[in-house]
Amino acid sequence: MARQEIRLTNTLTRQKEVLTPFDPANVRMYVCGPTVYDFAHIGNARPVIVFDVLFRLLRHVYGPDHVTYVRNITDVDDKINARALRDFPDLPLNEAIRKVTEKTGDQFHKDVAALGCLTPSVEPRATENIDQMIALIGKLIDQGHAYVARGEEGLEVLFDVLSMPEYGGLSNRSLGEQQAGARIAVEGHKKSPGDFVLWKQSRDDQPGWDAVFNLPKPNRKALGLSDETLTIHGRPGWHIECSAMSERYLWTEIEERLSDGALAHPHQFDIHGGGLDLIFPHHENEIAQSRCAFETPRMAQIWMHNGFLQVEGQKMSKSLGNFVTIHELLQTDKFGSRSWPGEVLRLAMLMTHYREPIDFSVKRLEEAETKLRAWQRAAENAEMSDPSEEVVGALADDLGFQRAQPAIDALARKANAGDAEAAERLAATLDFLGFGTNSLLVQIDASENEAVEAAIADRLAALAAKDYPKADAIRANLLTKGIQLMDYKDPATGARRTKWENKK
RNA sequence: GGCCACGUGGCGGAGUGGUGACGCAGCGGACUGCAAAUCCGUGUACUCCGGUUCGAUUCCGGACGUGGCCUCCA
Repeated sequence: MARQEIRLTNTLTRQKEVLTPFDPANVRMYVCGPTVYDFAHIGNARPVIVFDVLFRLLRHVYGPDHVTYVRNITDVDDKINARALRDFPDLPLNEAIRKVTEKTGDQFHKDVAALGCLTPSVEPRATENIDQMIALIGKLIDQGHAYVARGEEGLEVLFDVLSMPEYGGLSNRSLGEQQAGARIAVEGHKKSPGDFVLWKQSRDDQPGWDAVFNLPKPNRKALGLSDETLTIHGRPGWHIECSAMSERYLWTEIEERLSDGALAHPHQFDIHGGGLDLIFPHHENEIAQSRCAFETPRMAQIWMHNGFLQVEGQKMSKSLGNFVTIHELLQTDKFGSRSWPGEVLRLAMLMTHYREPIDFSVKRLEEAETKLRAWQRAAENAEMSDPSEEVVGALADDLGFQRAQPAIDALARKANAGDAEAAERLAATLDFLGFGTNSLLVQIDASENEAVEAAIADRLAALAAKDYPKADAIRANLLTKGIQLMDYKDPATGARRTKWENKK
């Protein structure tokens, strides 16, 4: 059987392209993950969900063991330092930082698991890859793509954007344009205004690692130093971590397993993703670092970017009071006066194509819940066969989930009409998409379950005695606990039966 | 100012050079003792202005509007 062709919009070319992995036995994807300094908000959830869908699609098409998905955790950042000093002023800095990043990281993992997202193949932490970053920076200095300068807060290693003529290719800005735009403050120590930090010296109250760099002669002269090497106790700039970690986990560590097709394109991988805002400068800079360090014509084949979301028609911001975290949606009644199941948040996110803006609203969540509930009802108790090919096909066309909805609705309709095969396909499809097959319907523990069944039996007895007031009272009472009863006829005997679902 | 997206009915969202998908909500009906679920039926739209065309929501141009980036912000 021919493999499903996957087409994705590539920001590099602004076109939909057929995905042609260097090595179909090792499809490799890197997505920029969270900086762990605070609860993730609902905007942060979008790339996580979008690229989880892509991960699932890739696993489906290429096989679960043939996809490597790397999503980093940024655990060194000045925002983290600030948070550590604020929240744990009495602890030693490193300990305080560790507390912040562990706590926030754990919360992030709980949040995205509730959103139905699979764990990536590797989730490297920046702090576990400092050596790799230092090596990469050293390489860039040695090759003449980076230099050491004295900035306002100490020594800095800067990337020299003029050393890369193709800089700006992803975001479609030429260096000339950027220099013409007067918005970039010209910092005197930079050779060129667009130069960005690779490594910066740390004070005692900032996290730091000792890095030894060679100092080329001209650079020595500029700094007024005589040693051939320079040790800078410092910390990495933001961009370098992704270059270092993608190289390590998508190339170095798996190189021996890669096929000739991949080996013919060393240091390159298939897909790199993230939010729209990362195109410039973050991804542009990653490309500059990786391509220059490894002397490659590209870093990744396909660059994908998800759109932003607004909340109830407005930009989400703390000052507007519409800032909402994943945690709050899942666990509190802050948004729409109730909490929301993770699967509902997931569907609400996927209803709109990943590149389009989303207006995240209560109305949207309500619609998503109605939809998902109906799908799960139709799939309930069915075995799983294979996911719908129409749905897979819609996803394969640039993750067009919204085009798959009619196909899912059709399966649900057939399942409701008694088509067991459709029900099995629907169950498999919902599972494939990460929605679960009955998570919205039953969410109570066993002891409670017994009480519900007993109440149902009482009600059926009351009904048999035509005691409708009593039967209705039982039903109403259960409803206050979130248990919705639904009567139906036994298809064989015609007798009245009752099932229920949880509406909480 | 530069670059990049996007504007379809109350909402979500397909799609097409010519008989207005689909879904949610609403309304009507069937079923039910009544509900719930399910099923059937049903109305309203292509931001504006030009142009091309026998004919444009669809192609071209312009305007307006919304959002993103241009100082490490998803």
